Amino acid sequence: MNDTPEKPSHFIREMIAADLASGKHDSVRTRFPPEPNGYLHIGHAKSICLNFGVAEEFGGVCNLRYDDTNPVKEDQEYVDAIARDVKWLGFDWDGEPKFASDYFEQMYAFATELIEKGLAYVCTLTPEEFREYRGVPTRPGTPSPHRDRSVAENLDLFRRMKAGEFSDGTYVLRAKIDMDSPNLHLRDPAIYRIRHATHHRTGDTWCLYPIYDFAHCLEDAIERVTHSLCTLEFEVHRPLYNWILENVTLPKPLPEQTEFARLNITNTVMSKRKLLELVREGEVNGWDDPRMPTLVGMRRRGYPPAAIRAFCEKVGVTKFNGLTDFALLEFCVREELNRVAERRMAVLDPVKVVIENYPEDGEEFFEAVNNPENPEAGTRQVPFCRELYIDREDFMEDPPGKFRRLAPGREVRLRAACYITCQSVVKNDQGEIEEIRCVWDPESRGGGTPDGRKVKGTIHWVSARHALSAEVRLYDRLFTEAQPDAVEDKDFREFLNPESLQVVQAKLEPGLAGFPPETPVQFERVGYFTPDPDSRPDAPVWNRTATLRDGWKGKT
RNA sequence: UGCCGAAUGGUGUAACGGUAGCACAACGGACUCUGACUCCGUUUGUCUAGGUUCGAAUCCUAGUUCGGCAACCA
Repeated sequence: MNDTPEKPSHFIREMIAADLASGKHDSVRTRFPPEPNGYLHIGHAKSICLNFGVAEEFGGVCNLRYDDTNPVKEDQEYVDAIARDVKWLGFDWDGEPKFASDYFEQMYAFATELIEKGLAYVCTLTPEEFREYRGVPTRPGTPSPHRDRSVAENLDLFRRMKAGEFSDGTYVLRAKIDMDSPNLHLRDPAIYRIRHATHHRTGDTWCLYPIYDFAHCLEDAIERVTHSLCTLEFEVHRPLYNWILENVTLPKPLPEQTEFARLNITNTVMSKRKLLELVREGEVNGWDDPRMPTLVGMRRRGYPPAAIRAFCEKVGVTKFNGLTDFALLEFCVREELNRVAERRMAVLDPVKVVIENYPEDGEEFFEAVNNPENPEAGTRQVPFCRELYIDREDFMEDPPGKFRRLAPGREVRLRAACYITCQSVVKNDQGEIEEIRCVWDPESRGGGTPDGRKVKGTIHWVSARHALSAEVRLYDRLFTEAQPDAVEDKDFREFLNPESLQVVQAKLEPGLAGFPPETPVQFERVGYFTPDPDSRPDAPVWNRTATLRDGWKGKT
């Protein structure tokens, strides 16, 4: 995926380069390890781009590995969706997708090894007692009364845990490390717990499941991962990651964990839990709602994967937990779309224009360029007749000085067509403009005149007789607050933007019929749009991906 | 209050003891058959205080602020 020419370095690239140069590793293997308990979002995209990206850059590979160690939260639906999203983003994993559950047998053996070495024990403290004994950061913990059980007894108990003799929450296996450690994660952490639950892959084979800290490092080691990249909140887990690996029998070199800052973007939320709430409570129309920061949402909205990759590259990789402006994402989206999207014309807020000196039943076609950024995209024929639609905001009865569009007595160019001059307006009883009466200059066919006179503005239009009607969904940021989940004493839902979705009935040029979803199109002078899967042949629906930058914004 | 980590313009980043640069945003201008794109320009920054050094964003000391950690979640 080398679509960004300049790749600024960052500490992870430098670390890998150094590890290769020093001979610490002779190849690179990373992994992207999602838990299949929700849909992937733009934050995951950063991790995907990093893990797959650096592996590729250094001639290595990246595994897709599902961290499915908690059957009560995970589901096959998510497994499938995650694989689709990773591929859509443009990456491919090494071999088959991997699953933590593939290693349950090996992990059980490693746990047994720990017990045999006197480094793990079965504890029957209740969860409440467990917490009490652990203590708090400022006070050391108290050893569990079961800490010194014999190896034989631990082995027997652990076997019986696996055999299903005990109920959930009664017994756990704990690593025997240091109850006085200032790092809570080292105070004899639980590594196995009992869960009589059906796992989406192993079914009812197990009633005993490993906990993240025990499982994750072993998954990495089993797969011979060299660089295990994760987010900052796992920094304090690193000593435990290393302790486990150093205390069981494993081939060298061992994987090493390195942490980087997760991605935050303004005016959205990134936690899977909160996104799930929005879905469940009907605040959005599913995980793939185009307002969601999920990959499926962005895809439906029309964000090209290349734009998301470029964004992740621009955001960089550091240990600083920042907040990236949504405008940067939009910039990347526009930059890509400007290159690839074909141009068409569409009128979102139609008002009728009548060309008085054009024959009632006449019609003709004008040739329009499909993409000025890409001559190979060719041209198309756009029909023209006596009655047209233009956007209401392209006309003003009493325009301010810098207004360059249509107004009484003013001449403008119709994009790719001809010049028209406004003669008068027709209003209804409420004083609203119903019709704009114009005359055209037949000499201006093609967009210029023999006398070479200039017009101030060019506006887009659609032939009324030939126009397609369509529903167009206009999206805006989901939240009105930059950090909706970081405002004290406020629930993030209070900042939902009531105007995040507006639906309008638009008029489209006929050439816009039949595009499949995810086709990027620029409605000239308006924005980038893409067909929604809700479209039916007789009722097209378009999503606004992004507006065009507006250098005017109603200036006077 | 314990441990871990991080602080560079409005935002995100670069610098690896030697001219604080890039991108986004904002603002001005040029160009334009898209008020888009493109081009040019402007504004704004090294958390604080000491120290080392000819020279510090960078090294040292102390402080400040922010983030993370006390699920049998990941």
